[in-house]
Amino acid sequence: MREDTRSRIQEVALRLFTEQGYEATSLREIAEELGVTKAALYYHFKTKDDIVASLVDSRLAELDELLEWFKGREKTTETRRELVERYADLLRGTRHIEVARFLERNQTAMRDHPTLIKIRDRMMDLAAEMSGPGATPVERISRSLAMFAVHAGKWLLKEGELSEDEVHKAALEVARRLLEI
Amino acid sequence: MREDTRSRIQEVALRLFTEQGYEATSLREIAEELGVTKAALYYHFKTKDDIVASLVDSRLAELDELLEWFKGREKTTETRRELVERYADLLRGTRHIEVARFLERNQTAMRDHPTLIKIRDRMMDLAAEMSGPGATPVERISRSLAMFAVHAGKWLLKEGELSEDEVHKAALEVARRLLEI
DNA sequence: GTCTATACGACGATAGAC
DNA sequence: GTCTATCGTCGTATAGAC
Repeated sequence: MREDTRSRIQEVALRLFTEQGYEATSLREIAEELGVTKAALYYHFKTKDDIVASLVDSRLAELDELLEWFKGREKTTETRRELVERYADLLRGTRHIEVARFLERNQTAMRDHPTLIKIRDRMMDLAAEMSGPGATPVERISRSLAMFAVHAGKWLLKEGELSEDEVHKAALEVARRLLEI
Repeated sequence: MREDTRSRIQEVALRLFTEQGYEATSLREIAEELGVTKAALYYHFKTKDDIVASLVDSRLAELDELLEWFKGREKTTETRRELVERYADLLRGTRHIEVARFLERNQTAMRDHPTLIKIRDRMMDLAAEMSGPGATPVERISRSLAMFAVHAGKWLLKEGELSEDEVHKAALEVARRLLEI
C-alpha cells in the first residue's frame, strides 16, 4: 500500500501547478491533499523544481526526436507542413497535453529551469530549421507563427465557442496557409 | 529631496519585475537598490500587487480607447488592418513598451490581478469584435493571430538576427496577410 | 525504505516609534 | 516619510521513529 506515492505526488502537483500557478502552489498544499507532510515529499523529490523536472523530461525527449527527424529532410512547403502536423499530434498525445498546458502557463516561473531552457531551445531550433539563411523576415515570422498557431487556438478563442476538434482543425488550416506565404 | 521616491520605486520595480520575473523579485531587493527599507515601500504602495497596478493602469485605458474606436466602425478587411496597425503603434509608444514586455513575461503570476484580468478581457473583446457571429473558425483564429503576430515577432526570432524595425515591418506584413484569409 | 517532527532563513505584510 | 520589530508562511534541510 502507498508504494505509488511518487506518482500520486506528480499527479496532484501537475494539476495544482497548472490551475493555480507554480509559485502560488505550496508544498504544504500538495502534501495535505495526499494526507502526508511536506517532509514526505522531500523523500521522493530533492526540491520543488525536481517535481517539475520529472514531469517535463518526456516532453523534451519528444521534441529532440522531432527535431532530429526534421533535420534529415528536405525543406519544402510539404515537409514543413508535415512538421507542424507532427507537432500538433504530439500536443494531442494522451498525457502530454497537460504538461504542455502547464509549460504554457508557467514560462516565467520556470525561466531558469534547465529542462525548460532546453525545451525552449528546441522550439527555437525547430523554427530556425524551417527557414534557411536565405529566408526573408516575413517567411521566418510566418513559419514560426505556424507552429505557434497550434498552441494559440486554445487560448485565443473564448471557451465553449467551438469544440476542441473544430479548433484543432481550424488551427492546422491557418498554419497550412501561413506556410504557403 | 526624495519627494519622487514613489516614481523611483515604480522605475526600479518595473525593470526588476521584467528582468527577473515578478515573484522572483523581492521587495527587499527593490528597497536596497533605492537605499531604503522594505517598510518604506509600504508607505507609498499598499501591497506588492499595488505597485504593478500603478504601472498597468494606463495600458488598460489605451485598450479601452482602441476598443471603443473599433466598435463604431464597419468591419471590413481595411478597418481590421487599421485596428492591428493602431495596436502595433500603441505597443511602440514611448513608455508602454516596457509595460507590455512586463505583462508578456508575467501572465501567470498576474493571473488574479484585477487590472490584468481587464486587459485580458479587452484583448478577447477586440478579437471577438473582429469576427461577427457568422465568421468561420479559420477566420476567427486568423484574425486573432494577426493581433498576436505583432507581439510574437519579438520572441519568436533569435535575438540580434534582425533589427527591431525589420521585425516590426515583417510582423505587420504577416498580420496583413492573415487578415486577407 | 518511508515518513514525522522540528528548525532555518527569506518572504510579504503590519504596528508603532521617531 | 522612514525606521525597527514582529507576524505567519514559504522552500529547504536534517535527525530519527517505524
